[in-house]
Amino acid sequence: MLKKQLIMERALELFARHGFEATSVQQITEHCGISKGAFYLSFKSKDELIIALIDHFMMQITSEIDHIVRNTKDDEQLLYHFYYAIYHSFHKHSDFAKVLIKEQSQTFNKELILKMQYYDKLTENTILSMIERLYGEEVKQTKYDLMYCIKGFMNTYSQLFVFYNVPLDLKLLAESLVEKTNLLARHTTVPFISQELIEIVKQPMNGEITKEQILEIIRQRIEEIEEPIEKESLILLQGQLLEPTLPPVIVKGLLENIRNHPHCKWISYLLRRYYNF
Amino acid sequence: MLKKQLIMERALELFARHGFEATSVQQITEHCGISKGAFYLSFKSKDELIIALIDHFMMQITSEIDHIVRNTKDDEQLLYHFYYAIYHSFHKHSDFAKVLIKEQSQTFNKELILKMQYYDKLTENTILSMIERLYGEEVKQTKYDLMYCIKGFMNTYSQLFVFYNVPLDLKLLAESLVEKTNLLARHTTVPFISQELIEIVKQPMNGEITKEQILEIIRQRIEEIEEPIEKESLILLQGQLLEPTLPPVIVKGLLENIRNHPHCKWISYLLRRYYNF
DNA sequence: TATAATAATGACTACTGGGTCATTTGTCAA
DNA sequence: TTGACAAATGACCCAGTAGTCATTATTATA
Repeated sequence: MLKKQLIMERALELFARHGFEATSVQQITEHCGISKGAFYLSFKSKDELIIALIDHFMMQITSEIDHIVRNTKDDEQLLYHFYYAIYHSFHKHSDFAKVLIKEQSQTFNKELILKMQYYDKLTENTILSMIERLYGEEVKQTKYDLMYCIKGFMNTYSQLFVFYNVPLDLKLLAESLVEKTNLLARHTTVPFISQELIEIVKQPMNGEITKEQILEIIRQRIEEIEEPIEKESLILLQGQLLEPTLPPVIVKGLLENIRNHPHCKWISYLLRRYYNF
Repeated sequence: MLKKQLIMERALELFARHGFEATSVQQITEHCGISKGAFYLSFKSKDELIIALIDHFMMQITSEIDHIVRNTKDDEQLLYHFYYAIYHSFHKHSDFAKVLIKEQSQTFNKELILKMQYYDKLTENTILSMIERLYGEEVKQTKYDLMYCIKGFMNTYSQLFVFYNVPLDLKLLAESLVEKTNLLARHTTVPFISQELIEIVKQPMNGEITKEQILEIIRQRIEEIEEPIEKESLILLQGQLLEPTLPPVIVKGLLENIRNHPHCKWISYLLRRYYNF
């Protein structure tokens, strides 16, 4: 399990620098100081590696953002926290962001494209729920358009730190985008992206995650996590999924226990959705 | 010369579908119905092909946009024409747009990256001049930020037709973005992209195009163009560059002569800049 | 210590892709 | 018809790739 992490870390560095296709397994193993065979003990293929990377980071980032949006009580602060969290994530995982932008919907395999669409959809939902909460009826006609603009701001401005190593003032950036978003939300009268267009565009979202899939992920995490509180909480949550006995408030508490562990954020996000918290 | 065009057209189709790296020279030649050797008679390498493609289309698009901005007299209409022209271009050359978005700053060679930065810079200049003309002093503090937003709108919304074959209402799209741009221009008070940041970010713009380079391009065009008016105009302009004898007004007329020929737009753009028209 | 089980190695295979070049085909003036 | 030149071909070369597997090293167990 440690070997797997080493490979992921070192490979990400190379992918960020040279791109996925242009990095050979040979180079990765050299960069890790292991043999080629050892690589294939951890990953069935090079593709499995990139999928693992994307899952790893997208889970973290997506659930992080969603958590911020759900837990910021002060509407006045919500947008600010949202933008700040996003750029903070991108900054923290700038190598990953580089890969993501470089490889953007690249040719690579079908599974990955679906995966990216899936995460994209999740982000869209989070943004939409934020918009509805902040502006309500006011943006009924323009909310999809607004969501698109917000995604646009995210992409456009993130290129700045991805490609130039300039120290950026994230607070100012967030503040600036809050103002822009508010302007667009309050005064836009000619939306381009309509509900209808969204319907046409969106692929049949490849199914919600099932209980079985959640259980599978929990099982994996239980094995790799050592911290006793998180581990025990996971075991209880596992039991709860198999046979519900605990009251919601306790489940919520258990989720709170694991929320901050870097390897549990995704599980906690999935369970929050599952239980509709 | 015809063979070259055939290859470019057919290759673009494949690149748009599968991406540049994933398309082999073999596949290209099969798709063209020619031999592998024949390919290398037209292009020294696969890289030379993609460079030719990018040059071909970026020249057209860049100069088209610049021309629109320079020649729309009615300020009220300027932004609309600008957005419309852009999306019209993207729509017309949607295969190229696909390649561009897919391959976005991809790993491929240094030369290409510089090339893209160059075209990007040109577009930025066009946008800036438009902003200054429309809003003047009003946006002194926010113009770079605004320029960045406009570029963001261009990118974000263009993904729509690139990835989904939905028939889009370009007029509505342009109208919608005009409103957004005006909103941001008139009410933004917290810019993020400052003059200073731009200075830091921009690489030393790899030199203006020299007179010799312009002459070289003219020479090429003279050979491949058959239409008498355009051809003769080019020859006169060539002479003028070597030894200036004609008054500006005539030069301007000659530029007008070639402006609409698809293979002359770039030349006309370069000369307009050269003579500061 | 001896034995079983597991982890790690790197030479090897099978294959692909960019690019070359001796050879063939086509063209046209003498 | 001939010979000279250009255009076009595709078998071939070679570098580099993902992935395999017999062998060796390491660790855990009895």
